[in-house]
Parts: sequence; C-alpha cells; structure tokens
Amino acid sequence: MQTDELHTRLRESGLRATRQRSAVFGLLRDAGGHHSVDDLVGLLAESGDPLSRMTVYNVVSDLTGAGLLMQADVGPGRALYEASETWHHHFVCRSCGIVIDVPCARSTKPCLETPPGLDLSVDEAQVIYRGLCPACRAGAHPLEERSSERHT
Amino acid sequence: MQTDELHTRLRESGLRATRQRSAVFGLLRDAGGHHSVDDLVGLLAESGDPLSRMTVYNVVSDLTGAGLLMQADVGPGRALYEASETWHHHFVCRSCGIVIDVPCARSTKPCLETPPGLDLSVDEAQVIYRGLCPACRAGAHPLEERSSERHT
DNA sequence: GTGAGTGCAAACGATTTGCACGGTG
DNA sequence: CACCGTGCAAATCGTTTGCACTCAC
Repeated sequence: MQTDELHTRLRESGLRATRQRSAVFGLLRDAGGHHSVDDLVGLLAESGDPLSRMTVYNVVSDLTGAGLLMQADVGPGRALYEASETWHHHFVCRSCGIVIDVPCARSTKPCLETPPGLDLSVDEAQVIYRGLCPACRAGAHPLEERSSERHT
Repeated sequence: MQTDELHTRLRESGLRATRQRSAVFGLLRDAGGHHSVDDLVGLLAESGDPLSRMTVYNVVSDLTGAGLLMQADVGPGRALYEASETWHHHFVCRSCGIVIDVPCARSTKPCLETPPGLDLSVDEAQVIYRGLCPACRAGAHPLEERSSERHT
C-alpha cells in the first residue's frame, strides 16, 4: 500500500498521520493476519522501523477506535489486531493455541441481528470457535508448541 | 442447590468434592450470572467462606475443564465464569463495560457449523457482541461507571 | 495412608499511567 | 507554534508457578 493512501486513510479517520501509525497500519494491511502487540513490535523492528511497545499500544488503540483496525480477544491477556478488509471470525486451538481465520457465514458485518427483547445497539459481533486444529487432532503435538499466532 | 447434589456433580465429573469446589460451584449455580475470579473471591468472603484467590483460580480452572463451568472472555484480562444451564452469548457495552447475557439463536450448543473447507473440530463457539447498553445510549453515563459485571 | 487439592509467596506477562520531548498540521 | 502523539520509567492488574501443608477417599 502506498504511503499516501495510508496518510489519507488516517486523516479521513481524524487521526494525525504520523510515521508510527503509518508503519503499524501499513504493516497490518500488507502483511495481513492477526498480530499481538509484541508481535507487531518484533515485526516493526525487523522491518527496520523499531517502535516502542507503548507507542504500539497507543497506535493500535487509536486505530481500533477509529475503525481502521479490528481487535480480537482470543483469550485472557491475548489481544490480536488486524486490518483485514474481509470480516471473519477466529478459531483457537485448545491444544497449541494457534489462531485460524474463519470466514463469516454472513455478509460483511455479521451476526448483527439484535437480540429480541433486549434494547441493545450492537455494532459488532465476534465469534470465537474453540476446538482442535488438524495438527493437534492428529496427535502430532498434544500439548506442545506455543507459536501462538501468525496466520492468514 | 443441595450440598449432596453438588457433591454428586463433582464426583461424576471425576473431581474430588472439596468444600472449596462446592462453594464456588454452588455460588455460581445459585447466584447465577457471570463473575470474574476477583468477583468470586469477594462473594465467597461475604458469604462467610473466604477462599484464597489461587484456590479460586484452581477451582474455576478445574471446573471449566470438567465442563461444569463456562468461561467467557469479554476482553483482554477479563475472564468470566458461569454455571448457567442455558447456553448464551454476551453483550459488552463499549462505554461502561457492563456484560449482558444474550440468548443464542441456535439450540443449546450453538454455531457449531464447522466452517467449510477447514478441517477444524469445533467444540464450542462464543459470540461477543459489542455496542452500547441502553443506559449509555441514553447518555446517562458517557464514560463513567466501571461496575463491570454482575448480571443475569 | 496416599495422593489430590489448597493456598502462601513470589514470579510473570500483558496493559496502563504520568509526564517530558518532538513532530504534525 | 500549538497541540497531538511518542515513548521512557514505573506502577498496575490478572494470572501462573513452585512448593509445603491438609483433607477427601
């Protein structure tokens, strides 16, 4: 994605277009997948533009608030961020913890059928599936591997 | 619920029926609602049967593993436990953080349609709805109140 | 009596807060 | 050039770990 477009997207969302925000947003857009804050810090460092952890926390918080990023909670103390255009949910393996994207059965913004009788204005619905991934089900690594995330 | 039944339920699940487990399980069964570990520690202390935080962590972990409790992650570092018989999902208010139960559109164990093309064995699906609760939407308390949970 | 379970202390890791400097608009 | 945003240090919070004592079976 072009720097200019990043700049524009940020400005449109009412955010100042700083180098750090562009870096985080661009990374998530281009690399795809869901990443934790630590993940992002590492990837940014690798890409030659190291940012402090606090800045990354600030940035993902701002971008999420502006609707540019999606936040997925796949467990206590495990927040993942992504910039995917296509709405989807997440499957979390109970054994190895791997996170796999699951397309949403509904169109783009799913499951927003407001529950009957409840006066709730739902603007988002996330589904977390839990079970065993193919590898763990095959008994390959029963309780090992902690590679956490890094997937589509 | 009777102490005997608690005892039986625990034994049936392959767990030793200790005073602490009965206390936690009984509390969640009788009081209903979703509660954090801290919440449970406080409630147990009030009820005259104070348990250490670690014990509560151990107990909810054991009971969840045994299928007697459900665990709901409604945000980073926010794990709630409940013993509800009826399967449901959760609505979390973006403003005040209140958690409200939402009945599941599907029968008892919902949304288990395994995604097409993915070789995943799903045994559970949780939906987290986010938006504004009636009170916050009414502008009553825009960003205040942190009472967290305590609901049906 | 034996081993599962409890619970104290302490470590741990993710996230937050307060504030001074720097860059964007 | 005013103010938002960055990022350092340090505090905070939920949760986990290691181990000695206790109780259910």
